[in-house]
Amino acid sequence: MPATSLDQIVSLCKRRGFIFPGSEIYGGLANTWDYGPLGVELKNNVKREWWETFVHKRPDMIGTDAAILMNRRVWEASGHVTSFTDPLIDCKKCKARFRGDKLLEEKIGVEAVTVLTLDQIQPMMMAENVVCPNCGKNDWTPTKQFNMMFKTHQGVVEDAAALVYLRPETAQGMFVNFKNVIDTMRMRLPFGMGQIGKAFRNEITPGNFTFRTREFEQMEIEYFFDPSVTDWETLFEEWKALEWEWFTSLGLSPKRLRFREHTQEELAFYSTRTIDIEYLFPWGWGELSGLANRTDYDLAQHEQFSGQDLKYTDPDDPTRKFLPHVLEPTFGCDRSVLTFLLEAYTEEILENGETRTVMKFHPSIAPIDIAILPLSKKEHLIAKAKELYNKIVQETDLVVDFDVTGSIGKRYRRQDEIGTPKAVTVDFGSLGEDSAQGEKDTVTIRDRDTLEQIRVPIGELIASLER
RNA sequence: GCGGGUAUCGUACAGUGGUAGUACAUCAGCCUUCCAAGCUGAGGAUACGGGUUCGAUUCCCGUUACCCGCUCCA
Repeated sequence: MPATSLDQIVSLCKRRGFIFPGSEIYGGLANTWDYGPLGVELKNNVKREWWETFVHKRPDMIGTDAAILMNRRVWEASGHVTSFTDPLIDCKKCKARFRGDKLLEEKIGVEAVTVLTLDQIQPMMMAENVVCPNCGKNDWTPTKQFNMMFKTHQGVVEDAAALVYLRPETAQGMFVNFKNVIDTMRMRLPFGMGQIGKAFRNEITPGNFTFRTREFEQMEIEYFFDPSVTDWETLFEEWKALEWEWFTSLGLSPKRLRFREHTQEELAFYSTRTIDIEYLFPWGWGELSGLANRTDYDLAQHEQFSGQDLKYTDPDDPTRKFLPHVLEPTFGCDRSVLTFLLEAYTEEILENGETRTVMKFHPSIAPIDIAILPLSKKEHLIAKAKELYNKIVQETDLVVDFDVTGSIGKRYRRQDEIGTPKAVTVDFGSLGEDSAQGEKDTVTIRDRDTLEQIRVPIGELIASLER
């Protein structure tokens, strides 16, 4: 049974060093969260698994890592500068907030609203007697422009010319490098570009821990294909299945996953079909990943705005030049980490009636791979365990913890709570001092989930510790 | 951004207009031969700023953060 309330996870994350509130000693900063020592291991593991699955293990995929700051015209081409901007207006009477343009559209029509500037919307609403849908009054504040993109200035002088945006999505970094990639990497369609990176959006309502934050990390793919050769609907089904499989292979239960098809009305202007994978969070279903058919919209826009030829030349027919279409599978990185935390959280009642909290992470994403525990605080036991610790650290790339504090039982529970899959105990048998515990140079491996203990020779230990 | 609520060690809770307690957790020592044992000790909190007051953690104001609801959502 996974965590049933967010508080359980937030509390454990802070208590055990997974995730801390951002800038905490200054009273915090709204909706920012810092990954702590264990959190960063977990998140890096998630990113590594994603990269391996979708980039390294696929000959048709390559990676990129574009800059967060991009030429302002990128966002004009992508449509973010206009479509990310909403004129918001408040009812003075009941304080409800609406999109002024939407309310006015109902009265005077879409065309008439489109030509209005921001300053003209509020006077027009007063003149046309547009009433508040909430309280029925016609008493509006001036409109305020709201843009989801973070603005900053490049260079030392803060003037309009130096305005740059923090990217609101990583996707455009791949589109603008499309030409570079086909020129340098001998890629033939269909092929994809993958990227993991931060994006920034001034969300009106962030919240639910790391689920919606204004700074977040995405793991995105742009998969290019020739629409006259590849049937996009077949490809769409393939990627749908791949996304689902990735989440379930790392431990998410299919019971808490579902697809959600976007309706015609909610489709973004660039997309002909979009489907999300949603996870059943403690507060309800929430988006975890998406898959959109972006057609050739982005490449066409960038071709037009940049004036550059972004066409792909058919290697079998060099006279045929065209803009590839693209499917976009996109994964929320912080959201994925959050689901893995929620899913891993388990409370078990033991035979003695006590409750054990265990983070049942999939072994490939657990922050600590293995704990080395001397049975008790005897110097020669500690020395032997240290020796083993050094050996494992040097000969493998595993993340190893070493703990001598408190009783052995307490240390097992501590490792359970941070989700370490295996604990290795060095005892007097290992030293050859107690044959009842085992032969010399053997150790006990204790399993986090089954609580089973097996005895293995130290020589064979490393081979048995594969992730 | 609006409305309402909340803010005490790491966590969960007490409490008070006059020395801020408890449990668990953490650290040190003793003890301990496999699942949160025990003993001794230590560190650690009234979110921030201002006001009222002889004195404010407590009352008042502001700020910040969090929670619930609304608005919004590539």
